[in-house]
Amino acid sequence: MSIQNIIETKVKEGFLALYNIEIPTVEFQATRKEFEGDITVVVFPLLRYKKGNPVQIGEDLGKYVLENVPEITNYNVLKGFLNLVVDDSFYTEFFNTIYSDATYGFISPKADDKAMMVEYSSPNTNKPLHLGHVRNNLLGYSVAEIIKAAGKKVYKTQIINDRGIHICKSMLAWEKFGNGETPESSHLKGDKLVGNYYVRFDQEYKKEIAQLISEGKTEEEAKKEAPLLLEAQQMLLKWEAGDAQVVALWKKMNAWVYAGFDVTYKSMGVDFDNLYYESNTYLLGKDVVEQGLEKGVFYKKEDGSVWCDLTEDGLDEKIVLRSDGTAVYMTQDIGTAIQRVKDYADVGGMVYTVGNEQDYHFQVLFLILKKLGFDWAKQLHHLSYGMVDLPSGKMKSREGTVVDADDLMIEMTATAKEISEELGKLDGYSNIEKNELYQTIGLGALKYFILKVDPKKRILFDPKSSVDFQGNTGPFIQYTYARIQSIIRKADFDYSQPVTIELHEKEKELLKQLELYPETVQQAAANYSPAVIANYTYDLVKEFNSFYQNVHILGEENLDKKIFRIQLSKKVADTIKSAFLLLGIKVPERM
RNA sequence: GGCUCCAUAGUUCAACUGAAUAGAAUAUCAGAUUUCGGCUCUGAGGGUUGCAGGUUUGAAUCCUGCUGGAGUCACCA
Repeated sequence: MSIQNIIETKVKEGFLALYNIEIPTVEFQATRKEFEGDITVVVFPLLRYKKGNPVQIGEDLGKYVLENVPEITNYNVLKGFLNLVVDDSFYTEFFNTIYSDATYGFISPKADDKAMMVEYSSPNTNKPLHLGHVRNNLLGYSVAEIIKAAGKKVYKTQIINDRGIHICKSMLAWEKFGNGETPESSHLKGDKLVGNYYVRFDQEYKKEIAQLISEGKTEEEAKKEAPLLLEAQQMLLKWEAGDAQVVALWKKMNAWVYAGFDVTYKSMGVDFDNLYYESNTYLLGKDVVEQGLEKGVFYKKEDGSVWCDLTEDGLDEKIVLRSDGTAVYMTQDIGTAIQRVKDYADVGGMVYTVGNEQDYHFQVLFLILKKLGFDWAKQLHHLSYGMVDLPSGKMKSREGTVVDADDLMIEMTATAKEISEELGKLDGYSNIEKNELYQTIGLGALKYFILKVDPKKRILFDPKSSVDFQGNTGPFIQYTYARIQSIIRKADFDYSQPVTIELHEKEKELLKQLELYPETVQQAAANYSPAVIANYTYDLVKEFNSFYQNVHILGEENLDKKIFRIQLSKKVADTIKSAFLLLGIKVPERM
């Protein structure tokens, strides 16, 4: 039981004993460093239940807690803050219980608990992944890991946007201008190759438009009548009709793209439990629309289109089926959600990692699913995140102003290499090991840079100044981890037995920080925020560095203290590793 | 125009969801270290939390109105 829980119980008890009043909760905060004490009860909120002088109430409670909680050795009251001093023995005992707990901070799911499905990435198959996808992937992966650690079973999934006119564009361009080029013949990653033809289509299309305009057409006419576009539309019709040749081409080019994506996902370190393809799901949802009509959730207009009236909920009317009976984006998403619950019966909720430009779409989707009466519809969350901007402005793939995901990772790795070589701590490492390390550091910098920011906020990414490796960064934290490992390697004696010592001030601070880990994981999960984990880890590392600067570890003469400091360092390292895994960041043994 | 989100040291980010003097990093300046990894540590300067009201014992946080930025309001996805 945490010290906070113990005190909370006693404060409630004390309040009842002193004033004969029951209070539902007690508010805590860590005691500020300039005051004496370890944990602070905020008295102000209690004034709601018992009018009076906060200082007096604080004194009364302090006295009660001191007398009734053996772990508390002293207290003081400042304004409305009751600062309590916790005895060293509580912290050393606490440490001994967590020291060899490999899953400290994590909760395992119970057998009958509902699972969460986390969707992320969900790319188009006509262009390579870029910086925006990087943020999406890192967020989605990390939130999935965090939810898992907080005690829920998780399925990671994505929906691949593999159909539609935009796919036909790159197919058509390849057919017309490709001369049979393949990833093998061009030595290009498949997604890059296909992406090139998507760009090529746009170029040729623009030429045709210019030609038509010079022949006297208006711009609008030209855009609609350009032969390339007509051909692409024709191709889509053929695809939908199942034309063997078109489908074969589609399969071939998509396979190239998937092979390319796999490489990118692998170097990014993300994975999926299951994939959904839009070509399989775009027809789903129609039956549901029928049922919705019967239930009166939807209604039909004269032209045959089907709508959902959300004006009572402060939203607009939303179309769910076209007048020609075909499905729209919304229909598909309704269908896919239901399909997922069918596929995984234990799913009790979903998280959609999608950019904030789709806030409205998900608001509507969730509302419709609720109206349709699915009980899991209450547990849907749109993990909405801000765009990643460049100093030059927005990224636009057709204009070539994107930061490519592969290029970015290569660049980060190269920077990590430069810096590591200067440090020269890698004697005895093979080239393979070195390259692995550079990747660990480079990606660590990138991931931490992106994940430490609140998902809602926009990120300005300057590729020139790249990402810092000092200060509040991934490599700074990795460095601390590696340094602890170095100490542990040098401690060549048995330090496994628990010891009881009088704590140094810095040791106590570190223990307090360690004690916060489990609730930090819970908080991160509740807020779908890897940033909470990132900030916690940084605070832990700063606390350790301060400890490291102030005391000797291996040089300590008292054997018990020396043992304790090694154990403490090890536990800090374990916790760094554990927290960084939640962010999808690896930690190196040396760097 | 309606709705949604954002605005905090020069810059990049925090602030436990309403609490003590709004904290870190970075950059600048000044220091520490015969020591376990000098990518470490200590200190200084730097703020009217976009503006104006309101609620509250207490507001960066909640409410109202402005200003600025972004997004969205498709029988596109």
